[in-house]
Formats: sequence, C-alpha cells, structure tokens
Amino acid sequence: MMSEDEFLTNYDPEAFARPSVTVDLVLMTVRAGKLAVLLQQRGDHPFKYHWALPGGFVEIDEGLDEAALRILRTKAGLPTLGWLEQLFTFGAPSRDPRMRVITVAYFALIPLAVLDAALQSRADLHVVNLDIPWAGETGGPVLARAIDGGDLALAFDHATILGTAVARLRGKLDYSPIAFALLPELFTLRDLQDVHEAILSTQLNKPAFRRRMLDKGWIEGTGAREEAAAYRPAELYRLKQL
Amino acid sequence: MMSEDEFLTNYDPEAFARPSVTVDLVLMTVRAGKLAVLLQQRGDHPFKYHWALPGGFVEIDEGLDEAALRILRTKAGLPTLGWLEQLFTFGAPSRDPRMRVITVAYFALIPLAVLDAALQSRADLHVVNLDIPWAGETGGPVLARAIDGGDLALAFDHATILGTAVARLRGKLDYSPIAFALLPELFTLRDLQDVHEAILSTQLNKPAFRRRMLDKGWIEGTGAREEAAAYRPAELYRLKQL
DNA sequence: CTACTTATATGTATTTGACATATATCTAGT
DNA sequence: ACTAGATATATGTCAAATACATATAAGTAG
Repeated sequence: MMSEDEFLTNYDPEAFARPSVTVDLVLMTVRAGKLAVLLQQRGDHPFKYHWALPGGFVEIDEGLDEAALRILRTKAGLPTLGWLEQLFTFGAPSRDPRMRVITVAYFALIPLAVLDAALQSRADLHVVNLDIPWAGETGGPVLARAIDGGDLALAFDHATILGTAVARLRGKLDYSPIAFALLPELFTLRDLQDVHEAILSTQLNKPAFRRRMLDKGWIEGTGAREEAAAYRPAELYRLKQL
Repeated sequence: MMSEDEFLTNYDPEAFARPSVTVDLVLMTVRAGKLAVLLQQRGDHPFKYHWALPGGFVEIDEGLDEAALRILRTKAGLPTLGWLEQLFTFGAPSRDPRMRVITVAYFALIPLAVLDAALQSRADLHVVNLDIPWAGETGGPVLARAIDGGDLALAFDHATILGTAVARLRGKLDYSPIAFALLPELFTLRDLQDVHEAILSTQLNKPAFRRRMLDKGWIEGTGAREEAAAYRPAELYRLKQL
C-alpha cells in the first residue's frame, strides 16, 4: 500500500477528478432597521429565476481572500470595504446539480449608502431583506423577502449559507467592532444602537447600551453634533484608530 | 461579455486548471496538563522529516465532513469521537510547492486514553506537545515540542493551522461543552478543571470554577466517588444527556 | 417663552465571576 | 482508635458588568 507521502509525490494532477472551487460572497448591510443582503437573480438553469449570492471560481494562482476581493470588485464595483472575513466552506456533493463545487463562503459588511452608490449601474444586483426565523444564534436557514413581502426562492444551499452568516454576525457583535463596518465614519450612539437592533432583531435598553459601548473604548466623541435633527441633535462619534 | 450564469452553464470542467482540495485534521488531546496534537513525520520532499497534520484528498463524490471522518478512520483507526468541526480553509497559492492545494482544516478532540489505544499499531503517528507563544485568543502560529523539549519543524503552513485551532478551542471553551470531549464518561470536577487549565495555559480559581460549571447545568453528579485516590475521593460527574 | 422630543446622566438592583476562608471527608501513620 | 495531612466541598464577601427606571439637559417648533 502506498503511503500518503508517496501518493502525494507521485500524484498526477490530471489523474483524478477534482472538484471546482468557488468563492461566494455574503455582502450584508442594514436597511431601514433590517438586515439585507446583495443577491442576483439567475437567468438560466439550474435554479432559473432563483436568487443567488454573487460568486465565482477561484483561479489557479489566486489566494482565497484575493478571490473574494476580486469578486467584490468585479461583481459589485466595490473598492475596499470595512469588513471581509472567511465564513465557512460548503461542500456537499449534491449542492450543485451540474458538477462537484466546493464553495468557500465569505462574509462582508458595507453601509447601505456606499452599496447603493456602487449599484447605480448594476441592474442585475439587488439588495434584498432577510427574514430570520430563529432567535439569537440558534442558526438555520433564513428567508429572503421581496419588497412586497413575498418569499424569494434562493438558489443552491444559499439559504443555509446566509443563515451561517447571520449567526456569525450576531455572535461577533458584542466582542468585536464589527458593527462599525455598517456605519459611516461619523455616527451617533442612536445610529449604532439601530445597527445592533437590526442585527439582533431585538430592542435594546438605551442607557445600558450607551454605557456598554462607551466602556468598551472603541469609540470617541468628536465634539461635533449631527445636523438637521428634528429635536436635540446627538453628538457624533467616530471609531478610535489604533 | 459572458455573464456568470452563461459561463457556469457552458463551463467545461477540463478547460481550466483547478486546485486540489484536501482535508487536514487537527486532532488534539490533553496530556500531562498540556495540549498535544497528532502529527506524522514526513519521509519525502517537500518538507522531508518535517512534521505534518494527517490529511488526504477530498474525493469527487464525498462531502467535506465525510472526508474528515474517513481520514480520521484510516489515518488513526479512530471510530466515532466526541468532537469534530470544520475549522478554516487555507488556500494560499504557495502553501504547497508542488501544486495548488486548498485545504479545509478540521478540528477534532479525543481523550488521551482513547487516542493512545488506537495508536498502538501506528508507529508513524505521534502525539506531540504544543507550545503556544501567545496568551488568550491573540492567535498566531504555535510550536511543536519533542519529548526532550526540542523544537519540531512543522511542514507547510501547519503551524498557522494549529494556531487557528488553539484559538478556536480557547474561544469556545466557556460557552460550549467542548471540554467534555477530552474526558471519559465519568470525571471529577478537578479533572475538568485540569482540562480547562491545559487548554488556557492558566491557573483557575477552584471554587469559582466549580460554581461556574455547576451553574451551567451541563453536568450532573452520579453519587459515585472516584477510587484509588490518595486522599478524600471526589464525586464523579457525567455530562447530562439532552 | 413654552411644549415637546430626544440626548445624556445617574441611581439602584440583579447577576456573574473572583478570591478568601471555613467545613467535611477521606487515607496514612502512630 | 486517634491524629495529621491533604483534598473535596461549601459559603461569605467583594468587584465588575448589565438591566431597568428615572432624572436632567439641550435642542426645535410653535
């Protein structure tokens, strides 16, 4: 019997069937107090007219993070962004009916304003609301909702990928500065709380939230105040630079 | 220009060079109060005589978890075990000098006694102590230490993979029942504390640890006591079944 | 100038975890 | 038997974190 090392040494890359490897991008934002995600509607079989995450093949000389950034650039015209991390790798043999595709899912966050600006010229891409039928970090698939509240069919295992992304986002929310990737450079504490509430789908106590955020030491006041507020304007904060 | 969908539909699996996909297994245990991992010494180039994680190719019709379980079985003769989860996917183009290999790392835990029993007939596999040169969940590569304290050279990017595994283990320790995968069915609270201290590389306060563990509601006393204790024998606990 | 609304600050109770100390119970030896 | 020694187990207290309630401040709109 051949050892692993011998096998590797004599391995002929063409000798065995190999899976394709793709990167799929879960690009999330908060819109009107709800989590939303960037999807494109498929025009061909399989899953014709279903909604899918933007994705693409990993090239032979390209790293995974690199591939994710390339897809972000070419698919959505987005330059740099605040948050991008590897999420999970999905590789069930049947997840794509055409052939074996293993996909490394990535997880990105961007403020709605930036995303909308980049999508001006991209009619194929849509920002779709998420409906999360579980609380906390329970996990499980999520639903995508059209503007009229209708349930949008998701392609492949993308409902599961989206569920994993939401669970990751919720889990990291209070021990990492992940929420700031969804806010502009200057923001009020109410803005920050709105983002947290959208992600968690819960109401938070205001004074407790304020103290918690200020105690973490991530943010600093600017002295400036928001403008065009209907009532007392709040102070603008910014993320502290290391 | 071809759309993504058109491209996928017309995609010829043989047309483009594709990466190989492997699964690498970080099988950890606690030995004499220290974290240790299962490694094998390579006999051929590249990284001849360096130490490597057990791993193997993902077959074309095989899921990722399935591949990890197969490698666990064939590499180490281990049947079922308490904990197995996907860790992270490593895909730098240069990580294997021979060809492009993307590896999905898995993370497994097993009590030392079970591991030792399975390794009786496997002279190529060794359980090696880990030396973690950072505190908490800082992250970064780790070192492998021979019995005499010498530094063992690790193959490929396996020092980084091991570092990721340690960070994951530490991070999950107090919000998931992960430590019990390193203990036999019956254990004392001191046994449990020893496992925690080995993983965290810190000393823990005994009464606080006891109360914390009992309050979590994961374990239940059996009424039985340990035998052959030098002094007062402690009660044996077991993990509650749902 | 007043009413209204929201920002900001503070007071207090509950909970969680840390450390110190006390009590109980076993073995080993006299 | 009894005692000493060591460890298991229990409790007491304190500090930090968090939640909710309430008070005060500061702006806009009439």
